[in-house]
Amino acid sequence: MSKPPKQPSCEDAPRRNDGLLTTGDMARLSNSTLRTVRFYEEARLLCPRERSDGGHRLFPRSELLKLKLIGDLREAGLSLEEIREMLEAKRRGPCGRSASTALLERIDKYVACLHTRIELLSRLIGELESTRELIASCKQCRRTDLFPNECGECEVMTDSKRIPLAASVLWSVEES
Amino acid sequence: MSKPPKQPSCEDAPRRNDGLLTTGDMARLSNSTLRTVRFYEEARLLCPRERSDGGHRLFPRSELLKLKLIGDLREAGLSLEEIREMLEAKRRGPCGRSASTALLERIDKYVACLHTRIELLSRLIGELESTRELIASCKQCRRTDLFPNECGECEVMTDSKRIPLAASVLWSVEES
DNA sequence: AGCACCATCACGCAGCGTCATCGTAA
DNA sequence: ATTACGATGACGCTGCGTGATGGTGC
Repeated sequence: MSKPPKQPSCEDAPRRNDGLLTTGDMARLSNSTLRTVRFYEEARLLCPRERSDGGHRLFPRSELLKLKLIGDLREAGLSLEEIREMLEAKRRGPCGRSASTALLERIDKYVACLHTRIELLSRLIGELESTRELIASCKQCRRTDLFPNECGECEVMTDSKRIPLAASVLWSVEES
Repeated sequence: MSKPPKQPSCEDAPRRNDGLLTTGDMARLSNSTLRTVRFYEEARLLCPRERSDGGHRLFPRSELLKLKLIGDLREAGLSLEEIREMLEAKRRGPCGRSASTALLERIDKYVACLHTRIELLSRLIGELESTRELIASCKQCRRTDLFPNECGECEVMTDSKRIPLAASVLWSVEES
């Protein structure tokens, strides 16, 4: 949550002459960090094609795509374990048919989860917006007698048919 | 992600005769855990109205509502710190007007974040579903010559105009 | 007196952030 | 030789899960 607008990573490729990507390239082009790239390697999610003579990691292009996908899936709420299972689904199948079936099952499962999450987020947005509407009228509050603790008894609240959860928690403040 | 369908928590209130709720009541009625309730208290998000003679926490009803809201906001991706700020927004305002304004600002901010998240999730769903479509045809795969590593050269992939990121990472597997 | 419930440590885990120190790349 | 960049620890943080051990409620 609350991501500052970073956009220093342009889509083009600051690549070396051999076309391989350094850890820093991976981080910048995927909008992640050095630490994350190394952590994912340790977790066996990424794998550098080779190391330079000095020990620097060198990744092929395909690993950058993988890293981007991992980022998206993480933002969507999948754990690294769940992501790993998707990534490994193909090679665990003995043939195209079974591998495809296995992968499709996982995809379907997570698509369903994502839909559920969207529903939850939508509900929450609704809650917050109706709370917003209610409390907006308090910008002109004149009931200095009620303000901090008895707002629940103000007409603003009592006149409302349905008080959203967020409003009663964030504003009403009736301790009992 | 991947939540098993728990539904042992009925909406009614297994309440004591004094109407206060134990830690266990809080956990069950909010679909969380004892540990979480205690953790939130330690983090100054929840506060038991009192303790029994034996040291058991006793919460008022309002704390249960708060706990439920916290749960929703957590599932939506807010950090406890961000949640705390919302919860404290009201009492930090000297009067109704300023408190209202401050809270509305935060609400607007998070509503915007939630919209962003929904867009990301929607995009991902689109990616996964078009990947699904592509790979579905591999259920009848006969190219045993290509299968594990050269799927990228199969007609299934080469005939497709646009290959989604997820498909190229999860299926094509071209290492270079 | 019995049994479910609760409290208090204490350790563990995921998923990184953040130094500090030192070697590499061009 | 300079300057930016990368490698390798190691410790820290959030948000809890998971016991272990012992007291409480009824």
